[in-house]
Amino acid sequence: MKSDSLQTLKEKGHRITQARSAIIELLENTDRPIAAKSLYTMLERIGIKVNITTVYRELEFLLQENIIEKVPLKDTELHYEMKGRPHHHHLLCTSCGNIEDIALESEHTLLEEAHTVSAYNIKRHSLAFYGQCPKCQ
Amino acid sequence: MKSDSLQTLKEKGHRITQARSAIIELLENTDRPIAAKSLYTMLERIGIKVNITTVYRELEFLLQENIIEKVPLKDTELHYEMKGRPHHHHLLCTSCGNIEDIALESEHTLLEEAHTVSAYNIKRHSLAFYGQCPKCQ
DNA sequence: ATGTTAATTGCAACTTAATTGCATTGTACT
DNA sequence: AGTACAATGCAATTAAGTTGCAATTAACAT
Repeated sequence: MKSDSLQTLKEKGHRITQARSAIIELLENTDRPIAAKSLYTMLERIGIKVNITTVYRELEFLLQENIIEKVPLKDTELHYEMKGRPHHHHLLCTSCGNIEDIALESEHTLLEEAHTVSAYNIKRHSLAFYGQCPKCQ
Repeated sequence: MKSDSLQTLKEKGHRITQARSAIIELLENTDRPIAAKSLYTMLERIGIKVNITTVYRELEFLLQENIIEKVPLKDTELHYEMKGRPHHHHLLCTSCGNIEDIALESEHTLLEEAHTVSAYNIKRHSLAFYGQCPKCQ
C-alpha cells in the first residue's frame, strides 16, 4: 500500500527519504490543506526530526512534480494539499481556523461565464468561503 | 468633490492628512486592488514622501474604518481596494501581473448552493481567476 | 558488503512583507 | 498663538519563506 506518488517519484529517479514519504503520507491522509509549519509540527509529533527548510524545499519539490498544489487561504501563510482529488473548494472558520472542503455543483456555470465574459485565457481559479463553523456559531 | 470617505472620517474626528487623502484618492481612482508597496511608489511619484510604515498603518486604519478591504490575490503580498463598489472578483495575469475586475451573473447561484450545502455560517468569500491577459497570450 | 555519486539535508544567513515601541510632528480645535 | 492627541518617522523586530554551501545519505554498481 505504498503511495502512488512515491512510486512515481522513485521511477523518475528521485530518492525516497524519511521526510519525503512522511510528508506525502501526511498530505494524503489529511482532507484539508496544511501549512508548512503545521506539517513541520506533525512530523515532529510522529518522531521525524527535519529542519523547517527541508519541509519548504520538499513542498517546492512536490509542487514542481505536480503532486501537490498551493491553497492560498490565509493572509499570512500558504497551505498545500494533494492534487488530483475531486475538484472542490474550502471553508475556513474565522473563529477557530478550522478548514473544510466543499464541492459545488453550480461551479461549472460560473466558470463557463468567466470564460465567456473575459478575454483572459483562464487557467485556474481559487474560491474560498469564510464564516463560522457549527461549533463556533 | 471631496471624497465621501474622507468626509466621513473627518466627522468621526479623524484628521485629514496629506497621506490619508492621497491614499484614499489613489484607491478611489484605481479600478483594481493595489499592494502596499505600489501604493507607496504611487505616492512617491506624485511627490508625497511618507514612510512605508505609514502606508501600512493607514491601510490598517482604513480597514478598521470599513472603507477598504483586503484582496488576497498573490502568495507574497496583500492587495487592497475600496469597499462598496459593485460586487465583483478578479482576474490576475500570470505573466505580467496585471489585475482586472470581473463581475459574474451566475455567482449568486453558487452562493446559494454554498449556503445550502454547508453548516458553516458563511460571511464572505473570495474568488479569483488566474490566466494570461490578451497581451500576454 | 563496500564504494561511488548525486540527491537531499542542516545550518546560518538572508529576503521580503508586515508590525511595534517610542519619540517627534502636525492637524484641528480653542 | 496655544494645546491635545492623532498621525508619523525611524529603528528594531517578527514571521514566512529562500538561498549558498558543506555535510550527509539513498540508490545503484562493483
